[in-house]
Amino acid sequence: MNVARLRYWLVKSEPDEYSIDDLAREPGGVTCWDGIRNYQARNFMRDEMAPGDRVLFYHSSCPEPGVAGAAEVARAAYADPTQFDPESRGYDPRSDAGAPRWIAVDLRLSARFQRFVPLAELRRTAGLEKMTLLRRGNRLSVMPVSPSEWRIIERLGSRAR
DNA sequence: GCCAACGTTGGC
DNA sequence: GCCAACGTTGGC
Repeated sequence: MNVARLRYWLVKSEPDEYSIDDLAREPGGVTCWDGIRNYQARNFMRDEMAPGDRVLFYHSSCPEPGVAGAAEVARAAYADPTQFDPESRGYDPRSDAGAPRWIAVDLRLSARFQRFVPLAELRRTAGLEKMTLLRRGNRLSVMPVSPSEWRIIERLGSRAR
């Protein structure tokens, strides 16, 4: 019996481009997480993300970066449609329809955090010292989170603490 | 706006 | 296969 284990992730989004409020406005709270154009991030999504996996939704490149809420993987990897759309910012003329270079997953909002958890707070929270997000020079837009890191951050994001 | 860090590209 | 140049990311 192959019992898939739940994995934990963090995805970044610039709230000016797509915020957790935008996700909340989607029908069913579901969106196609497309436009990922980094091989390491793609490989995580393609090879390891599975429906049900939990995802932290992080706001980056904004006045106050931090974790805004939680989502889950609603659909496993499929070809990112934007790579074939010349009108899209994600257009990649080198990608072949028979062997798509880039993939997307679907994400579904679980809940906005009751309390936004700023990056500065993550940096001073015990137990998060090894988080990929906090590593110097880290630019990954999709990265794994350990179960204990997930627990700590979810607790920080809930009102009752 | 600055700039460090990093990934990608392309000449050789 | 090396590596310099370039573009992008993202915190500050």
